[in-house]
Amino acid sequence: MQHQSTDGPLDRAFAIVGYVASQTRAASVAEIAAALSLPLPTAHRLIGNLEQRGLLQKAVGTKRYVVGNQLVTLSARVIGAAFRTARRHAVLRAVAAEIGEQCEIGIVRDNVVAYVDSVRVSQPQGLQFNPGEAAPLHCTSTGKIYMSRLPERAREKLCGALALTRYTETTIVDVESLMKVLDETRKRGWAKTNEEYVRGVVGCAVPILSPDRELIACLGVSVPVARVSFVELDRFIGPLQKAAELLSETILQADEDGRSDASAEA
Amino acid sequence: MQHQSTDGPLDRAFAIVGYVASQTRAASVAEIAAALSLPLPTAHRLIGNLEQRGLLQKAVGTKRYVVGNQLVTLSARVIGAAFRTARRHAVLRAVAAEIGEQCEIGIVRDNVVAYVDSVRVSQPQGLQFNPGEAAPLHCTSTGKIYMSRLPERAREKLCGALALTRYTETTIVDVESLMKVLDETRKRGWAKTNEEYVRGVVGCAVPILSPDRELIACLGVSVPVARVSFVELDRFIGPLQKAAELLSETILQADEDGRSDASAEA
DNA sequence: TAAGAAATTATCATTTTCCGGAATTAAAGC
DNA sequence: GCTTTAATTCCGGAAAATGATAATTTCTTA
Repeated sequence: MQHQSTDGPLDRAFAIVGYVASQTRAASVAEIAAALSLPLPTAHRLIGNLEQRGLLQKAVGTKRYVVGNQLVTLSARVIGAAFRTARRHAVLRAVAAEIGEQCEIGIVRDNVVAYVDSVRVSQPQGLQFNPGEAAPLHCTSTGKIYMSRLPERAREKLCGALALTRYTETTIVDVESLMKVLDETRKRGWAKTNEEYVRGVVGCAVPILSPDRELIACLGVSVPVARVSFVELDRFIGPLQKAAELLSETILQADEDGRSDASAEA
Repeated sequence: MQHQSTDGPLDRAFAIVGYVASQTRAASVAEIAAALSLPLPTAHRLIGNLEQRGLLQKAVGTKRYVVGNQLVTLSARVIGAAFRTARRHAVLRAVAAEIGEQCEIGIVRDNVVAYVDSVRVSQPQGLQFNPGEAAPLHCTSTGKIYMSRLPERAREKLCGALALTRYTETTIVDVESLMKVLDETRKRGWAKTNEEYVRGVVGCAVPILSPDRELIACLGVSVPVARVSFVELDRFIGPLQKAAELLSETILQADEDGRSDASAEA
């Protein structure tokens, strides 16, 4: 059953990590202990273990905990691996074929967009985001979606902190314009990019959401403006959204993927 | 990926998960066991545990393993939660870009310098302080700053207690010299290191202070002496101090970030 | 500044889990 | 169909995690 009161140490470790990851602010040991009904000394010991391994770390200057670097690195890999599985890759390939352009899945990590999977269709034109490559936030559709979904204050602060490097004439380099674009993006639910990173290449992206509406990754298209104009990009949004929904479903109930082994959630 | 086979069960669990996540294709038990040098029966048991918890699962119709749903869910949360450190990282990235060299944020814990975040610019030259690594106090700029700000008696005692290991010809290994350097450091407000830990690498650091002038962490640069000489380091101090001030603001307001609810459902 | 409250660390007998060689079973090769 | 090899399960000794209690430190508050 659901009570993890006396499960193994491993369950507790993951429960703690999960709790910290699900909080919007850094969590104190006491909070964690209370939330998971752990004895205080035990909580200290367990959290200490996790801290030593870099899975949790103290928020700088405080005693509260946030997710650690090791954990973030691992998580990025996991997300990448998850999207590379056959079924999900097939979805990606299908939408790429339907659209007829290069599609890619990207996540945000360390304030850059990292591409975890991509499918290119025949012509090696346009922008090739190969898995593992990274691009800045302010001039990619995925980056815009990510930023647009942050709480307002965090968004403002982040925009101020980012180095808004100019790559082309249309790169957005001032905070005000960027904030405005992000506002639109949030309302609209998807993002476009108009030759802001590479001249001659436009693109758009839609979010891939978890069951509880958290942003997991983005699904996007990059295409030479010679082939598809900035305004014409809109016609890709529909298919992309459909595919994104499919992808989030496979993330949700991949039970069909694996086998349905009784222990699933009973 | 290092695999210390005789660490705790938790390390093994994470090593396995990490291995699976880093593979392009589903991994068999034997592969995993071989890669992490685990006894075969042990690998089976551990992987079985992970499978029960939904952290790993068998790829459709095979006995090979891929990342499980629980793990993907957790990872998505972790990536989302990482925005808490996003601003800090963005500031760090910006100063690294300005300076053009590897920058890192370090704190002192248990009498060693632990690096909590770092940004490297392009070439993997110079010294890589990867988050999670630790270095001695007496031969790092961050360590010097920390010691220099201790009350005099505590400082003396600590210097006496430290094992002043010699790493290079210029490592400071006698207490008297060290005390003198610390004195200078305190007056000056920042620290330099002249190939004292790793030959061919020099560096400098400035303190990140709380509003009440308490030391929270240090912001530093590491650079190959071939590129920047020991004396030339001084030109980094200005930009570093500016960034440190920004960081101390950023870090302090960390709590308010998460304030606006996570479930912002638009 | 001092008294009090809360948080953190230390100790330790008990319980639980882990470990991996040996044995068993399934799969592959001939 | 039989042999060889790989995958899987068993199980008792070894190692650890556990959490009550208590001591210590740190933070609040008067």
